[in-house]
Amino acid sequence: MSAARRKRAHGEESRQRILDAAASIAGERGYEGTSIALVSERSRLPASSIYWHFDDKDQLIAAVIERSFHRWLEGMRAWSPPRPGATREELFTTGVRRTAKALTDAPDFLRLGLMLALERRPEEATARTMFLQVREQAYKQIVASYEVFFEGEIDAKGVRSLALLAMAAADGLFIAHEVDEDVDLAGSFELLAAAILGAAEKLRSRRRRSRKEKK
Amino acid sequence: MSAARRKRAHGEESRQRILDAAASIAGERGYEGTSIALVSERSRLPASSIYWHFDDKDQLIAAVIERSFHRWLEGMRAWSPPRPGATREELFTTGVRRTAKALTDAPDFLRLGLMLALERRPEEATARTMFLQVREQAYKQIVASYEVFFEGEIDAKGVRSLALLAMAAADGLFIAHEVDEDVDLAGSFELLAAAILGAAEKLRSRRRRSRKEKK
DNA sequence: TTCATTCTGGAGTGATCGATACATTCTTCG
DNA sequence: CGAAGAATGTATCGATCACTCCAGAATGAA
Repeated sequence: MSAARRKRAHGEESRQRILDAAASIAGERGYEGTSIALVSERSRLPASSIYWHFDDKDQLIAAVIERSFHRWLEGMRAWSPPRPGATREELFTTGVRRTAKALTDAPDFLRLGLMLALERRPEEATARTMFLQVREQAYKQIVASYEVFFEGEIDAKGVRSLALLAMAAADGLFIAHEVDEDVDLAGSFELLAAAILGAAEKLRSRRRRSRKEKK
Repeated sequence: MSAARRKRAHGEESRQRILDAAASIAGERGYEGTSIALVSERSRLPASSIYWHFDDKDQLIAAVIERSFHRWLEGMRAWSPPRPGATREELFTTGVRRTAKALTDAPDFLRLGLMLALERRPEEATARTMFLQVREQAYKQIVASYEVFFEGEIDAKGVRSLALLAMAAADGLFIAHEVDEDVDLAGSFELLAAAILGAAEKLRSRRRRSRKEKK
């Protein structure tokens, strides 16, 4: 009874159809612009089906965010192992490049998420909170990889600053690409890698200085 | 008749009240979330007055963007002259710092603008177009100042890449600050300045290399 | 077949949306 | 004053909003 409960009717398929429709519409028009009538039309399912699968509009959008993020994470994890003879800089650049690809492969996720993040409606939407949590996870992941990469050279606070700057720049480059498709995203991320390493160099030298002063 | 046409009734004052209300609401809730009824309530003017001053909702938001941008530009132009003994890096950092201040002084402008920029509704809203034009202006201004700063060291294409990266990173840091007020915006922009200079260094060395190759 | 459960179809709720019509008040100028 | 235009107040339009009700089709278990 519970084991064979999987493929009952069109349940799961319909749910996905609704999420697909909601994701594409929300990516185009934002939270308020995503009307149930539109989602119903594009998914070719009546409004009652939408409300059978989801409690309300808020939770529908939250579900969209959650699914998009998991897909994005999968894309991130499917990374090729680093080349054996790679230099430090190449290793770093590869990481940045992977992030760039993951972003462009799932643009709806970040586009909708950033739109939600920028909104400041009094009644904090669940969808927004969901995105912020998910974003926090991504941030921690960057911090963790930076901690390994700059181990013993930059302190924890500096690493967090670098990670924040990297994530912010990635967001901004993504937006620039969304606004103008002619923007060379790959090249920009390449330059971003150099920029981050440049900032890291400054943090390194600052640390060296402060150590000398301690002596 | 035309000279004394200034303070006719409450005309101009009402127009500004409407723009104030629309700006704050649109900054909170985005384009679709900005309802005439809300603007009417917060400006304490009836809907008919709003439609007397503006053709429709689209043009109202466009007017909000335009006014915000002009205020932002004023804040940017009011810069103190550079210190006499400033080094190259200090000069550059001062410029970046000024940009940061201008952003935090007029947050509604960029917040609403980025929300509009991320939207992709089929019927391209006038307000969005207005922001993109205004943003193009800002971009050209950055390019112009970078051209002076990196004169003879980095070619035109490299300068444009740098400017794009700088603007994108500024957008991203702004968003990070909007999402989490604890983010140290000033410090982040300081680090951004170092990052940009680091990226510039890479572009410089690349140019040197290609020049050698030409020989 | 019978029964329970899952899911859909379609009509319909009151509230709110952007926008308008039009009378009325306010301000300035002759 | 009185005419003309600027601006507001009231009241309302049809469309669309998020959401609900409920009958019944589809499906799996017994």
